[in-house]
Amino acid sequence: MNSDISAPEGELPLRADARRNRDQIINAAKAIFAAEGPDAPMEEIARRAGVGVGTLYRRFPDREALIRAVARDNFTNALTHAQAAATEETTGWNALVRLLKSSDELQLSVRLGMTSPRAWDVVKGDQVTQGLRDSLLEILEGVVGTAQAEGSLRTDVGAGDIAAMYSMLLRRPTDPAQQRIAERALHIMLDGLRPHRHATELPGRPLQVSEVHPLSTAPAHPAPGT
Amino acid sequence: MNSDISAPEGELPLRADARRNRDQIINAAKAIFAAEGPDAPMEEIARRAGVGVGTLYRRFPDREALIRAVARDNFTNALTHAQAAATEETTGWNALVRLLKSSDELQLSVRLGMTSPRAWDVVKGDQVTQGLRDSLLEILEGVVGTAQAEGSLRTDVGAGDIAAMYSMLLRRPTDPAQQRIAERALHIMLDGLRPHRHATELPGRPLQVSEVHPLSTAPAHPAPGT
Amino acid sequence: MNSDISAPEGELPLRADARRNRDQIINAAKAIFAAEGPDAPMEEIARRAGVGVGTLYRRFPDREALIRAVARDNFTNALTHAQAAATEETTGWNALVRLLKSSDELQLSVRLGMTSPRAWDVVKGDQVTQGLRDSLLEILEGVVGTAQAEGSLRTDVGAGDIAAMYSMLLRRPTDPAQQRIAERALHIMLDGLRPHRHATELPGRPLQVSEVHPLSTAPAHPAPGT
Amino acid sequence: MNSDISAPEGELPLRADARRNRDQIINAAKAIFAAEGPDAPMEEIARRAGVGVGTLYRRFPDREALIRAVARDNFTNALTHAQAAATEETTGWNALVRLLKSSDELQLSVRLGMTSPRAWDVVKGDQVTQGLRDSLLEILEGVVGTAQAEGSLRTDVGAGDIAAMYSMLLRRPTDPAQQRIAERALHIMLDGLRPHRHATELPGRPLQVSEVHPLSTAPAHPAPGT
DNA sequence: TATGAATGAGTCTTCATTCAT
DNA sequence: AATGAATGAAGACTCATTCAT
Repeated sequence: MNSDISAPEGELPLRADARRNRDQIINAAKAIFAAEGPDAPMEEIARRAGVGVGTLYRRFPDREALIRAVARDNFTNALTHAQAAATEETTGWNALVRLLKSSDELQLSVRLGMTSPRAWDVVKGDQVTQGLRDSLLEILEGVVGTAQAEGSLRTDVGAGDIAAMYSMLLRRPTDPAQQRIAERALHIMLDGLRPHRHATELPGRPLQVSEVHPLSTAPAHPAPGT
Repeated sequence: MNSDISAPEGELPLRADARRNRDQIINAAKAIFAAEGPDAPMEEIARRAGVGVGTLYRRFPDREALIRAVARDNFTNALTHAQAAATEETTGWNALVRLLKSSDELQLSVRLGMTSPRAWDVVKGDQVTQGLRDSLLEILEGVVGTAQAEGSLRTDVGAGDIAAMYSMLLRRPTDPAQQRIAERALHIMLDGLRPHRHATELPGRPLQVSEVHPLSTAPAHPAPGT
Repeated sequence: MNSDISAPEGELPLRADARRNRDQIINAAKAIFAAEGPDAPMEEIARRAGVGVGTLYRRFPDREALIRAVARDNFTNALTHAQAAATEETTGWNALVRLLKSSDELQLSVRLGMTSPRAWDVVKGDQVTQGLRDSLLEILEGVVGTAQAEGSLRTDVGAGDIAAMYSMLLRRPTDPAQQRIAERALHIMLDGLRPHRHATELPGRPLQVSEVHPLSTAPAHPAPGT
Repeated sequence: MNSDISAPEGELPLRADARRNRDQIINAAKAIFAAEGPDAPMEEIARRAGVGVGTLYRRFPDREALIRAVARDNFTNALTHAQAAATEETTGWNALVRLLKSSDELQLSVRLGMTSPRAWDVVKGDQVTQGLRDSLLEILEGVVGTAQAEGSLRTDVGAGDIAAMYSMLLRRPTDPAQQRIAERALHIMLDGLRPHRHATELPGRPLQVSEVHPLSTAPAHPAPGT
């Protein structure tokens, strides 16, 4: 899961055991961030990873670095999945559906970003993550184009719409009962995306990817003075 | 905003100034929770409310009490809006649309609940909030029934579906640019809800309100051992 | 119990209701000091006394004043008892025994003094309490003299010995001068343990270890409702 | 003083410096608890021990843990002394005298327990301390038996009597069952005051009232810098 | 290099005391 | 005069980060 794509750029590859440590730490961080949010105690993460805090700090100089690493790892995995979907599915619509349904990895990242304004700021400021995001959106754009060319996707929406909607779905629960509920909602949305239904004139113009902010959503950040 | 509905029930009414302070504190908490999450420093909240920390603590014995109070206040307002929608709109569909579009108050509450596992637990454990939620869902159920009777809402969905979907929309951004994006997504969803489109067979049975968990969503709570 | 001897000197006598308030406060303070020590929250004392904190503070400008008042009240009562003992008992020995046995009031005061160095400093610095103490010791001196004249009390001890021993019922001092005093008292007690003295039939049966509670003593834990 | 007997049982031995710190903290706590009671600021204790608060809290998760540790340490030392007394003294009576005279360590513990209801509860609830107490009482029982067999100790008292009396050197209980125990001890002490017993030459001269400090005792008030 | 001990700044919370009603 | 609300300083405790072992 924690492929070398997310390794510190420009660094020589880690020794096998160091690599193992690094991966354990990232996995521990994923689990604990998901459970407690990105402000969870560093020591708890270290404990779960089976290393001392010192080791954690050797690998990730501070919390931000760790958050960044988790985000990169997640986005990398999401990208891998997206590529597979675009490549393997026979129709654009199927690729789109698979994309929307399967990106658990991305889900965690976005949830992470959402969870705390602090984490959000960290991720927002990371070039590498932004690059991964861009690749992801590029793939999405391709899929959307294909689906529309096929006639399977209404043409009054853009990839940005899909990304925005997707980000709204991200708070997808992990417990199975809720999963089923969410699945239905997704179907409804998908139905809404099918062509031929003009009951409503969508407001505004089709959104382009470029019109959607980083990660396709913005966390609640009203100026503190509001 | 902070109507007396959310006042401590059964307690003697607060002195005028105390009441004013209480309201200011809740408003400050709303703003700061939204901006920084429910772990924001108490002192910052007090400062924004224009009172000393001591005053804050006299009114709300601890952070949980404050979170609870904010949640109650928000739900109370959401309920008020919902009642107005159900009463004033002429068609069930219009009431439904208004409900889904306008509940900013509820949005904050759910965002609050989502934001941190801790806050979620607090809200989940509060009977009063649960009661408010139930009333809200009851109203929703009525509106859904009316809309379906009118033929304006597909009959293969239930109020629970709507609640679930709604909760997915909750991460509605506050900044205006994002607002417009979200608006489109909402339209798409609404389209998806219109009758006559059977392109997709929805999985499972129509969800009833009772099948949807508290607040219609579950926060990320994977077993710590995952 | 809270006789006017302990009233603020030089003040005009309080109005009846104010007097009642004052007494209630002192009694509440006694109970709570005994249960929680002299650092108990002022508000708790006020609540127990059935008044607001404001009232408490009107009567006793700060905690020290309250401690002082309690100490005076206790010493006053002890003095009353001592006078009664000296007057009513037919022999010096009996008076002495009664004195040592009955001074519960004094015990509270001393316990109070012991309980926290802070309280001790307060009491030590109070002239009125010192005066009461002196009167008490004077009475003790008289009783001791009488008992010795009777031949019922060994003549190689003085009233100071008795006082010291009495105080040892409470705690052993750390400073060397006091140590020597305590040593004498200990010798006397040891004498009391030597065989062949059956002047007194000990009440009850010999105690076994198992009959003695944890740490051989029980802390002041009167039910909070006392 | 802080022998490893009082080290956290079952834990891996502390690193040398950690061990040193631990001991320093306990010693500082002893001194400061004695001087200010068990509610003294943790930071003051840390400062006196020459460590940061963080270190104190790493070693003792909260105040209760520290109180417990001090109590255990004191009881352990008391036990050591008692064992030495029982072993090294040639007569039971001498052992008893030495026991009663030398248990300064125990005194602190009991004073600690007495001082604040809170501390008392902590100590009472600690199994380890209770175990140490039991060993202590067992030794006392042996010594008492020996002394009685020698004919040097009246046979109508038990080890429980001695323990009770000893504890009375500290404070008189309020509950009626304990009262009766105390009564016996008081009788014994009174016996010790009866004339005609010259077994012991009292040290020093008869004390006059003027030689006894305010309230006949002084609280532990070593200069904070001691 | 890995570990876990030490530090101290940051927060929460309590409570004595003051003051408006 | 009585009440209870407001204040803020004091102290407990947590945890990110640094550093000795």
